[in-house]
Amino acid sequence: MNVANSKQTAAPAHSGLENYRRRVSATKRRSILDAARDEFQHNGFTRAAMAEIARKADVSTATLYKHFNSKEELFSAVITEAYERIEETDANLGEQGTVEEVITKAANNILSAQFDQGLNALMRAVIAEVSGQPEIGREFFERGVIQRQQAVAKILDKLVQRGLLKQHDTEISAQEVSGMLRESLIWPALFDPSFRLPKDKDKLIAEAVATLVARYGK
Amino acid sequence: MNVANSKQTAAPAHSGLENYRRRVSATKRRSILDAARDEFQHNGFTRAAMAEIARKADVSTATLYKHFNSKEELFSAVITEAYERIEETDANLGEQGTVEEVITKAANNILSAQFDQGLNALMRAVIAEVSGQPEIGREFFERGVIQRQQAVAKILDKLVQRGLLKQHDTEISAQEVSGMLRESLIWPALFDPSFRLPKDKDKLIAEAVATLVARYGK
Amino acid sequence: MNVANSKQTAAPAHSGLENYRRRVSATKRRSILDAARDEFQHNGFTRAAMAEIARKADVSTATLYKHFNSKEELFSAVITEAYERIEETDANLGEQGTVEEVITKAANNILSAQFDQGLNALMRAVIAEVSGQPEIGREFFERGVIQRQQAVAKILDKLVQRGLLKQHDTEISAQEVSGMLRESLIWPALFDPSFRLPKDKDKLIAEAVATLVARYGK
Amino acid sequence: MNVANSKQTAAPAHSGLENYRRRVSATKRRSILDAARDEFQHNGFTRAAMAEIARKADVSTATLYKHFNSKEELFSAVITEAYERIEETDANLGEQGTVEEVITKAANNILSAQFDQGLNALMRAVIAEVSGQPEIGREFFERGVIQRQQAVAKILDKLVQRGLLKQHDTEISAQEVSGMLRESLIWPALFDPSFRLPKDKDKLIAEAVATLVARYGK
DNA sequence: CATGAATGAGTATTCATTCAT
DNA sequence: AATGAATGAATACTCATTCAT
Repeated sequence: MNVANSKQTAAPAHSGLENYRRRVSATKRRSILDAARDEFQHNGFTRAAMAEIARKADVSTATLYKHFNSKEELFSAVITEAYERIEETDANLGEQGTVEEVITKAANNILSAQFDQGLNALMRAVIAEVSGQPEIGREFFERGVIQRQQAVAKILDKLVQRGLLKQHDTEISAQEVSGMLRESLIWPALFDPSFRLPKDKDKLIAEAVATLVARYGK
Repeated sequence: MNVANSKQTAAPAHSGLENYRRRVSATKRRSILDAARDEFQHNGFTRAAMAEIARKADVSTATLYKHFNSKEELFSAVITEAYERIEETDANLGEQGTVEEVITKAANNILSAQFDQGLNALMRAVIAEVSGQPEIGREFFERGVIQRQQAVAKILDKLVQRGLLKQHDTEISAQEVSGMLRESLIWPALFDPSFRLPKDKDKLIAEAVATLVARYGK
Repeated sequence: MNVANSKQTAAPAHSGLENYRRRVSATKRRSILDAARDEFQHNGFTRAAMAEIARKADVSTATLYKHFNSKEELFSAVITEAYERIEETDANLGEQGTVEEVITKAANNILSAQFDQGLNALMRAVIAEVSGQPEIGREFFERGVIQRQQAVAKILDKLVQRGLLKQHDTEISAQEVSGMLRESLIWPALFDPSFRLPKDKDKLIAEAVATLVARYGK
Repeated sequence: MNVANSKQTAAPAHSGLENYRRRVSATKRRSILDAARDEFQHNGFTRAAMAEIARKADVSTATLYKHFNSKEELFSAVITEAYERIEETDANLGEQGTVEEVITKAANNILSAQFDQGLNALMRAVIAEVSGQPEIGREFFERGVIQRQQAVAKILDKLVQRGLLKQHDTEISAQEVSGMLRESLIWPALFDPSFRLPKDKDKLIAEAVATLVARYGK
């Protein structure tokens, strides 16, 4: 089920005019999504106002509703786009470097996406909407959380292959290391919008790696 | 003057009238808190309606406001109460039993509060309000997260004292074990209201303990 | 409680007890009226709150309603009492002194009542209630304004008798001199609660007297 | 709609659509102001209800708030408009006619505004709000009282210039004549909503003029 | 296709008055 | 007689969504 299934633009006929229109439409859609993301990040779902999103996107509310049938749908589209961005990371991590180097790199990749791109704020917005739109929450979890853990598991697999860690269930170890880091570096951000990454974050990462290695190292 | 006097001298500390009123008042307060918890759990803070809470509690809105000056105050009272219930539990944990027994017990205490008493839903409600009212989030974090970790650290301290774990910074290990468990057992509940504790939760706890012991065991 | 109370006051026959009760009741009525006047002066009729009046008077709201059936009735009582105070002034003014001396004295009497006893604020409250309770407005005008003009007319009559002014319709001249003074000294207070009597008020009075004398002097 | 048309309608400053909207908007604003004036005159500021004003104006409350950001702003607009209507009247008064003719004319201008256009009721509404919102009172006083007196002073200046009155401080004489007339013709209306201009009002005006002339005439 | 004015249902909070003890 | 908790009706203001042009 794709909850982000918003209105599709009309079937393509290739006149110059229609191309122009499609271009204009795409531009507006783009600016609406940007404005919406901004609003949702700053105000959460409920307090974000459609009128304000329209204003920021420089379109009328009616145009906004031409592109997205409802506030929920718009939110869903913003979220979908957000985890599309997430999925682009850590392609071939783990193939070289020590365990600590690899995991530190992976952790920093995730953390920078989380903090610099405003994912924390979006995550709060999603959680806020869980009771109203459970599918969004589940989909976000599936794509934004599980997939990421699987990516971490893959990295750990590579470390196992390279003989740096012993054979074990990397799904569990991935959860464990993710959890240890999330606890101190992401969890606080859920409750405090002004929370920033602490200066000693690399030390915290090193500690988690040490614990991981104590259990799974060779 | 005379009247005030008679009130002080003649009236016993707890007249029948005052007792009656106190009783009624306490009853109403109780039903308001129950109704409010229910509403906040189901609808979050913003969408919960004071009128509906009053209806569920079978009082007028004005009575509701006699007991709690604002929606925020009511919400805060609900949260506070939820935590008071927990804090009574793991009082003298850690003084006997193996590491695994102790931590399994502590974990189950926390988990039952989260799931059986609806704390997950309240947590979502709090997170939903963070962008609009940051104080609520910070207060909850202080009480619900930090204090909890300190409780875990104290338990670990006892295990160290008993010689079951080696000397180490228990603040960090408390974070680590909390994080490992939260990752698989609480984090999903944030995004999926129908998430229930998995059947193999004790195995997950055991894994986390094993990792902890690998690093900090003697 | 009530029993202990009556034992203390030792009421053998009903006369003593009733006296006591009447005294208490009168005291309460007095403090209610004082509190109400204060509230109405500061907040006007609509914004004045019965609960606050009760609090200031140190009685319960129920007691308050035992004495006055409604907010309107209480207001009416406050106003009635206010112009009873007004009517007590300028008994035998005009029998000696120059025209200017006499009128300056009379004017200052009125002005001090108006400003020092908070009549301006009560006047605003009355005017505010005119659309809701026209009788109060009319009665206040009758007793507070007309009677005062008649008092002024009497004073002018005495001046005529003493040969300081020529024969004329003193009802009209009383209106004229009242109006001239009210214009600059009372009218502004209707619109500005912080308005205070100007330092040159005696000059303004002198001007009005000069105009009066120009027309009606001998 | 054809291609050329749609391109054109995107750009022009005053399309038919905009004209239409301007027209509709102006109409609604007009009916809102009328409804609001009516409500404020009958119920005063506090008791007037925005919902009722909207109903009378045949618009939704939201539309009402599109035009005026708050109840205060709407009230202020009503007051301002009431005064704009008056200020257009006595433009070049005083350039011809006798003293009595000129002042009678000016007085009648003011009186018709007060009585026929319901300014008395608005004035009561303003006074009612003075204790709660002093700015409203001061603004009204500035516009409604001070400006009016200055207008009268200007008229008197012209009479001085024409040699009908002797040189004097017309600010004071303006206050005097205003006060004399207000006393008998406007002051009663503050306290009695059913007060109507008396039949002998022209005689009262004549008396005031006579007094004025006695002091300041040549 | 784009507009933005208009909608109406919804919300937190207040207050004069009553009622059970 | 006195209390003060409880009431319920009332109010200003907001916002997602629609509609006439």
